[in-house]
Amino acid sequence: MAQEDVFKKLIAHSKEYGYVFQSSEIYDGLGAVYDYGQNGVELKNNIKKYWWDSMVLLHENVVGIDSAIFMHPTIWKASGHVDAFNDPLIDNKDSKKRYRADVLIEEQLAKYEEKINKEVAKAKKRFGDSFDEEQFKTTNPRVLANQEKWNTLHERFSKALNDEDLTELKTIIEDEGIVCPISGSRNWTDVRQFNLMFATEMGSTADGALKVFLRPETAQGIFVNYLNVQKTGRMKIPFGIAQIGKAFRNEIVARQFIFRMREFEQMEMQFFVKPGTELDWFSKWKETRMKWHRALGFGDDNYRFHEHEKLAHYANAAVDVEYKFPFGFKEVEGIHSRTDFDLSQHQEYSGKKIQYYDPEIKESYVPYVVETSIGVDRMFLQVLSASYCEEEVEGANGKVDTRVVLKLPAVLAPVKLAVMPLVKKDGLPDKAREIIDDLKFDFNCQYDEKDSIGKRYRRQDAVGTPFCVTVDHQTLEDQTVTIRNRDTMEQDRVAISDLRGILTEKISFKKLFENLK
RNA sequence: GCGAGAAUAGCUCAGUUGGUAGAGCAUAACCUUGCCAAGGUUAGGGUCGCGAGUUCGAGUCUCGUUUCUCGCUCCA
Repeated sequence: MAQEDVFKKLIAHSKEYGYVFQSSEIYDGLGAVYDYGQNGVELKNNIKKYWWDSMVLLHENVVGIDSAIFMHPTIWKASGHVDAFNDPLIDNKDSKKRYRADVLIEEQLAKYEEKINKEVAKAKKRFGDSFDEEQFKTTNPRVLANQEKWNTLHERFSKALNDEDLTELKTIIEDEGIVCPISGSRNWTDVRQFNLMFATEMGSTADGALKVFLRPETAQGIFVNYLNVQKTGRMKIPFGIAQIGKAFRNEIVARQFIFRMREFEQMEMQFFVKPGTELDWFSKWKETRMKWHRALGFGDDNYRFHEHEKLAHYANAAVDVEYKFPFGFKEVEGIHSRTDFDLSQHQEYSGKKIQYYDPEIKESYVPYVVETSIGVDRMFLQVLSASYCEEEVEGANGKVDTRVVLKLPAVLAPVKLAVMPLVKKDGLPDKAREIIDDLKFDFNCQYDEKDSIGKRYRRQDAVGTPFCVTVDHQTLEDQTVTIRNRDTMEQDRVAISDLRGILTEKISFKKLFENLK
């Protein structure tokens, strides 16, 4: 089966079994926005718990916060998000090259200036010392014509920029007959403002509302709370702050199912260290994070590091953890050494001293930061990709049959246990309900009595339920049931009273965490 | 953003030269069976993605649009 087919099947499976739905589907959907269904939300919550507990519970020097999505607009100036993503862009349809519309128009202005300068230079050469440049410029018809063009264009351009009128920018480019330097054509797309951040207004619009942004990353919420947490938590460097939360990016191109969405969730941990030690911590977190991924048992070879050669302006080291998706190795998590860029920027913009007094060296400094940043949705897709299996099995009638099974790690599975009566009579359903009532506060249980038992097992396989307990006539006599393993399809007969212990042993984060050591 | 393809029931799909919307699976009820899907009977579910146009008549032809997929592009 081709890899792309696996991906298509995965998308269909996600919908069919209540994992992921397209947002606003009955209204034709909303681009690159998805909703999580009844099983999806459970899996997602379990992934978040795995991350949160591994960060906050396993490290005594890591604490969590939950910062608001709205933040003071200046934060995004300090972080560089406002300036870096505010250009009006236009594409040439023939060369497929993208240009900044304002730059194209500025170049056109420069052309007019150049023409004027050429005329002046020519006249200077001709008239020598007696040349009066001012007089020449105000009387020469060719200069005047170009100056007039320049003035008109400059005025239109300035007004369009001030009004943020993108349509006018395109009209200017068309009116001026500006061509693409590569294709030489005038076949332009509309001008678009490439602004990464979603904006909205806070407060009444009547008396000048504040323009606020939906955060494009959760990291800044940690940086601006650095002082609060460090002081109130009496944190000593090195220490980390973890956060799980939604972030929003107005991507021009957002595709590949939930791999790149406009509204997504991040799990980030910013680790504050003494300057000069950041690269040691960087490699330590690199290994720690890789172990976390591999502990799920999806095969060590399916993960790799991808070192960044071109670093962002704030970073002095960066690496991605990549997983082998059906559409190739793709980034799941990023680990970055962000230096003191963010905290220094906030120190400058806020005017507040953001430093740490280190009693060991008796000096104050702005801490350096090592960040681990993972997309919940990407992780979700990674887990689903890794779990989706189609197996050939021999049916009761001897025919070979395909079994679709989600081999989710038991701790992550949305439903842990299905309890079903072998037949829906003779008091077996009551007994099954009794077992569920006893276990439902500890494990997400499901009851099913519809269709043949084999069919019910297959249904649970497709959802990824790791265990099925079946109540039969023997149960009524000796208080035992069969427990079926999703992956091996093998059954054991066990006492009802032992169920809780067996399940706890098999479905425990603790066991997973032991692999992290 | 550019290019290509797709969209009919929850899912997978059929639908003839344009002539009143179909199947299998799934779902629900009842009967039957009972340890690895696909026994019987019955029922519910679709203005064929949306909007125009051509036509006496459009699921079918044309245009636009939305969404998804793939390739390129982009991606602190």
